[in-house]
Amino acid sequence: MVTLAEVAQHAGVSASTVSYVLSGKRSISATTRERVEHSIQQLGYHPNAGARALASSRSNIIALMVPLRTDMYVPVMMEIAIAVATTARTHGYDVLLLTGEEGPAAVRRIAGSSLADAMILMDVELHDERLPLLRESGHTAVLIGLPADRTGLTCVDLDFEATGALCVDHLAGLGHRDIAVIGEAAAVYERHTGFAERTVDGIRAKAQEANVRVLHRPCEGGYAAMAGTLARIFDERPGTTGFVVQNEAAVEPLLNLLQQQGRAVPEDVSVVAVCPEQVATQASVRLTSVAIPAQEMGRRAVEQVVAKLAGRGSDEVELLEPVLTVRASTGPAPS
Amino acid sequence: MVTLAEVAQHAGVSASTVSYVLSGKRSISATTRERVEHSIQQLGYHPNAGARALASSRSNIIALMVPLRTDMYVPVMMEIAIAVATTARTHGYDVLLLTGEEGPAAVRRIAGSSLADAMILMDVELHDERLPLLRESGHTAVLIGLPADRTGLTCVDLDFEATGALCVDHLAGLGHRDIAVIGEAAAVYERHTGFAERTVDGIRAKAQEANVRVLHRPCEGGYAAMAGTLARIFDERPGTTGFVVQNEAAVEPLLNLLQQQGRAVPEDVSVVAVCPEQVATQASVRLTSVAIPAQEMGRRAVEQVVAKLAGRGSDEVELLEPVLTVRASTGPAPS
DNA sequence: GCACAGGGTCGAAGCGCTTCGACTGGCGCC
DNA sequence: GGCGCCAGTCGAAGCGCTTCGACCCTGTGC
Repeated sequence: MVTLAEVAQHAGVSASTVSYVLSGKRSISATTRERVEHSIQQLGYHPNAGARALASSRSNIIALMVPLRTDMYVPVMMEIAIAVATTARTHGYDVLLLTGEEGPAAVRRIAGSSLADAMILMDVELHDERLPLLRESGHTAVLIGLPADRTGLTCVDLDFEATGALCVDHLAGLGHRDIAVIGEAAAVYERHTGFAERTVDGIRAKAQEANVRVLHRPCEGGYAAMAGTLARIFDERPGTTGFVVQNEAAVEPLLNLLQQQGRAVPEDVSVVAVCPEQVATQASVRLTSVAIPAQEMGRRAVEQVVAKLAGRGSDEVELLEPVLTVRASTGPAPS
Repeated sequence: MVTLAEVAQHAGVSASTVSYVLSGKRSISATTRERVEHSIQQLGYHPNAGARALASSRSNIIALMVPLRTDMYVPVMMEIAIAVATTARTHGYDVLLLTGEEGPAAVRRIAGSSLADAMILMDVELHDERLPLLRESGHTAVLIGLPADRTGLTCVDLDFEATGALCVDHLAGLGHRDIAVIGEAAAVYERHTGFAERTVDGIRAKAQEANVRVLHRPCEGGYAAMAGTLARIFDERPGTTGFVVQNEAAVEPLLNLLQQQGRAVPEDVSVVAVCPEQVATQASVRLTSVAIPAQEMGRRAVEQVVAKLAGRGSDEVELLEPVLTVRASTGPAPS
């Protein structure tokens, strides 16, 4: 491995000069800079990450804690993770992948070892165990999601309340009076994942305002579960004409079952989904949907982290505005 | 931050003794060990990762290069990544997430900076650009996938040839004589991704042996693409009674379209998929399938890496045996 | 009773980098 | 013409850890 000292020697300057060429923290004459850069090229020099981290107490690494839940919709997680990784690179950071497995202890480990300069937490619960540790450690962090108590925390998330409201608004505007919400798996509510509850809150509030009846039913992914849920919904509320689907894994089963039952979409029933654009456009019926801006969330989270590390931080909650796109799955309520 | 020296002072021993307690590289008396461990607890000491990396030239980090292709089936990638991360932790390693974005340069950067002790490459192409750099750098690495030239490389992958053969074997055994293969998106073949071609090779070889006709058609995910592909297949080979589906995103559209066309599964046509178990069991028809052992692949890759780092390495290709599970989507060919 | 082995501990020398203070020479300014 | 100033460079002191050789002490074998 080539070292800084070797580069310095090769260029006929001192080690510190090379370091300053690299960091730009002091002015260097053009000729010296060129000589040094030439030597770096020629020797194929790469700074040693460990040494750099030790001397500067900056690792240029951002830790990303992703849940390893199987009941979460994986593509969204992945999309966020990828967006985080690529955005981080454009700011000179690498990303360390931590799974939920290790639990809150991971926060302590990362903070304690200075392995990462900052952390991004995904799948934040309303009363997340990691948060006390995070506050206590004083490590800079950004959450993707919204906990109950966000004092001293920076959060990025889709405005799920507005999302729920938007869906109901759209259906109500089309004349639907009985709406069913196909929710996330029961386990998601049980551990009080913020986004699931907030969506339902938004739906409920808007429904009351618009004088619409709402039936909310958690639902696992897959056909069997969906079939049961659907049967019970129509049993309880035969007049249901509008569906809001929150669980992407339920979208296709729902459409399929409706079709089998002879209920046409959107003539007999309308369906609005909260899902990534790709799911909406590739479904068997092109879905009217509110997009989950996974990439945007990942990007913003990193940008917040970078800002905080640069001292330009803001302890703010950044809620992304939901956008509803009308496609082929919603229409006027049947009279 | 608490340092080694402070722990040493608190415990009344020298710094090196604390280090040896931590690493276990020299014998330490029970009483000393206890005193030191007690001090560590009490002070809340965590070794500094940078310093450790510098002094030991070991970062305890494994870099994972994941593709950021949108045409790959994401859940499998994610599952592998998660398995890699959790398995790595059990061996004391963390995982650095690198996206394909940076390209081959990432290999050079990681190898040069000693940021990671080893690398795991996913989505390896037949003639992957990263491989020459990898060989040249001498960095320890494991591939998930099989390149054309694997001299000096350790690879882990599902035996996709056997997988293809297994599918054909199953269908042929049920009396099917005309089989259609719903392949990956065309782009996947264009960049010569090993697994896609190997599956088809396996299918072709077995088909010839079993005297079965095969029609292979690449196919994007989604309904529109699938509808076109399906129409062309039945146009060309009206007698097709067996399907092998390689692209998970095509599974549900295929089942749905077959149903719409009045072709019953498995009475009229049989479908075998190559996909994760979850997809197979949650589909509208429980699918006979060969599982993609994503977790197992991630785990084995890490274990190979760990073995190599410990000097117990083997430059071997480890092919995982495919397993076909019969479910409800295949039956005897109609006479 | 002595030599020797070996378990247990310590001191010191780095690992490769950043960064601070200090030094030098040339420039503009009064 | 002397002063201060600043751009440009250097030397040295760490950052917190690992590891090697050296040392001491106790126990063992003859």
